[in-house]
Amino acid sequence: MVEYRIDRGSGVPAYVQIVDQTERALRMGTLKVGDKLPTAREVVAATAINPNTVLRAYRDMEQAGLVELRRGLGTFVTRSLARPGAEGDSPLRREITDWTARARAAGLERADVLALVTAALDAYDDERDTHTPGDRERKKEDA
Amino acid sequence: MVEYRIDRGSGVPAYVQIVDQTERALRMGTLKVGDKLPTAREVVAATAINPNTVLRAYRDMEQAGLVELRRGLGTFVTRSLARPGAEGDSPLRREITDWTARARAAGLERADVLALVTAALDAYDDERDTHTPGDRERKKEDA
Amino acid sequence: MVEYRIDRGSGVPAYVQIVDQTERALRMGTLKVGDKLPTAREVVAATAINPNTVLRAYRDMEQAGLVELRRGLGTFVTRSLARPGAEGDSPLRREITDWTARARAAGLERADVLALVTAALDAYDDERDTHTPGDRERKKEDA
Amino acid sequence: MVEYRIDRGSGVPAYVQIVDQTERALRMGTLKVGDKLPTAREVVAATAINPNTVLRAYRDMEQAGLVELRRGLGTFVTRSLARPGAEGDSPLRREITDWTARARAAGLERADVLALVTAALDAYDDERDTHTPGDRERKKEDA
DNA sequence: GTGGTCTAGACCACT
DNA sequence: GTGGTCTAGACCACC
Repeated sequence: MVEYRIDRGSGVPAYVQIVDQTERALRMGTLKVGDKLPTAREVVAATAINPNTVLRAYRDMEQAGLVELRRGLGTFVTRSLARPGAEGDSPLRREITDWTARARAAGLERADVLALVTAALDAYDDERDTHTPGDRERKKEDA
Repeated sequence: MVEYRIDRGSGVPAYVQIVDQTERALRMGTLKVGDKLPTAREVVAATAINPNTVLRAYRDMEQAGLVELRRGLGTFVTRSLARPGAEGDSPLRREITDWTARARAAGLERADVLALVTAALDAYDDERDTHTPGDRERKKEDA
Repeated sequence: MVEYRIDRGSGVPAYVQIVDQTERALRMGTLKVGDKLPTAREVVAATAINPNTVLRAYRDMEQAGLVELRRGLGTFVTRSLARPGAEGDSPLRREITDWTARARAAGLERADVLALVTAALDAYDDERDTHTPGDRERKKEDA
Repeated sequence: MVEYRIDRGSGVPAYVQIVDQTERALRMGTLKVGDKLPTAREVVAATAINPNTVLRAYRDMEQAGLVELRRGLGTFVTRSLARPGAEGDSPLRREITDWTARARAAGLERADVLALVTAALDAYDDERDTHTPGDRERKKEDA
């Protein structure tokens, strides 16, 4: 079962945080097709945000084709975002888990780690853009 | 010079994106004390957002003690967030750059990479929480 | 400018009525790409429904790719649903206008007219289904 | 025998769709006084909605005086909504059947056809409103 | 002054 | 007891 953690005061709307965290769980395979999301009530109990806000997030994901809201039953995953290469026992995953642990142990904060990865992603994209001419764009997921 | 990229439609307020990206540059050392941020005019030209929105972000960072607005001159960095271990030639940085490139080359999207790192960070924190009792909290930067 | 008419008590959610009426205007060419929808405030003034309900409808249409909400500016049509054959001076349109007038003059109510057309649509679909075997389905727009 | 088709996802409550479709059949004469509606069980089998929802619709129609629920026997039509002019062999009906077929053959979708008719109805009402002063109102059946 | 988020709470639809 | 609509009103982001 997913557990949402809402950071009030991050400036990021609560419903966006729910959507992002759900998508992340889908990408990681933590959430699979058919799985049930926590009910709005459960999320409310766990996070102290308003039921309407939770439903807003669920509705958005429904329109995005990720989940299905069934009245009287709950909300269920209808599409997977899982990627080969991101499984729990993949080499890439073992490596990043190890690297992250070392980075944290070296005194880097969560934000530092994410900044490093973002910089690495940007570097990779810029590298590719340079070699393959075309319109240079970085895809969302930035903020 | 930092280059802001605003993702309209990410749901994240534009001024938050500016602050986040600036902080990231500070953590990475891309931006150092004394450096000048782009003028509102320049940001507007590059991103098509309203000057007031840029100024709002700069004012927020001034209040956070990160930058100083000198009227007629520009906005200047007053504090560093750089971390030892995150320098451009540090081993951690070389490793993550390499790993990211391999992950992307393996077909993972930007979002997948960030999801993997976030999961690794969560795993690390949970691990520590288990061994060292205390209030279990994950700090912002999550959404 | 579109003018929404909300039938409270029809059982159909107000935001659905707004979406339906907007789509209808798009199909008829009454609303064209670039046109501005009435502001939420204007709709509120004209229909006595809550601003949030209007915004809910506009947001839904934005996600459907029909309109774009620009903060501080308004809501604008981004996609046309106009169909060749449905223009104001097309033969089909002249014919239906004439037929409808005669039906109404003959004492049929609005609901009768719509029932007749729906029956005719059903008959047409059933006819086709009979001749071309396959899964028999009637598309939405039914309720 | 009527055959209900429920469009989940149209936003219109299922029980409203049942009532609407029944009324339409009454107006068209497809359903006559004394006719038996399908049992809740049959509707459930055909539409995969909950029996309670069907009963809710039947009860609403009973209160509206359209049908009578006889326990153990079924639900029966008690009132006609048929209109002279809408019979199966009336000229108006032949004309609209023909027109609809041509409209569909010309590439118009079901929704386009309904939009055209609605526009024609609106035009007719507006015309009359202009010539005969009074409160200008469009009756339900709109959404 | 535009759209946008969130809250609170009432009532409804559906299983 | 699930999700769903709507209202009212406060406050925010953006132009």
